Amino acid sequence: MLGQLKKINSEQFIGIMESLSDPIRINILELMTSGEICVCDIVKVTRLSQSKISYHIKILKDSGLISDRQEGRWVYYKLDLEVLSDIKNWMGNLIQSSSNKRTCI
Amino acid sequence: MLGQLKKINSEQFIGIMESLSDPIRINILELMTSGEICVCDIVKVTRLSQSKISYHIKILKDSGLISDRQEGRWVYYKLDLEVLSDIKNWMGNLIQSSSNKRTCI
DNA sequence: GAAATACATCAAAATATTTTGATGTAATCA
DNA sequence: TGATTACATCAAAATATTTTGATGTATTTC
Repeated sequence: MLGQLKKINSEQFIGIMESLSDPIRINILELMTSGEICVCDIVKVTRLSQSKISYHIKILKDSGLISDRQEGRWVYYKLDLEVLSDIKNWMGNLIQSSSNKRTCI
Repeated sequence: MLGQLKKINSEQFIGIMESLSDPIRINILELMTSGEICVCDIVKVTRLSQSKISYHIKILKDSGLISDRQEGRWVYYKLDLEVLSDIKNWMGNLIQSSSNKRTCI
């Protein structure tokens, strides 16, 4: 099941699931669908403290869901679409293998 | 983003993500891809304590990811494929809206 | 080079989750 | 009816996560 993932292994998978288990982090991810975003902009939009945002960003980055790029004083973060795709596929596999074996009522 | 889900709302979405954030619970879900399974069989396969399994099952059930059915002394649990599908679609939407707005390097 | 900005990190406190072992409940079996 | 089985629930302890405010490190600007 987890073995079918291309970019991540099962240990990383759990880490990613953990990183998705917080509303603040989901919120940050959704902000990143608009493209790259720097920490200070996330702070402005969410109105949360900078250290809190940095803490959550670190969890997202450590899980592999986002990547960073420094430009001068700013650090821009963006979603890793391949990793996200792996997670989506895992859901798909779970659904598929489950559908196959489901007996009729 | 979360508004595009059919069966669950954004609050439930967070609950589901939280319910996925534990290796034991991922393990239980994977066991359920083989179809319905009762608590005692999960206990046998995982070799974890019954109260521990019940605890994790409750979290999965409260999130809406699994449903139950009693038959005599046994309670059988199974995946809710519609809910899983919603989660998968959310991933898909995150990827899509992100791809659209991504500027070329 | 001093001040300002963007961000990371740290340690302590606050809070939340998980584990454990015991007990409770309901169904079945002898 | 009494014993057994399957499962849920509980309270306390153990453990993990999150928040907070302070401090540290680059980078830029003046």
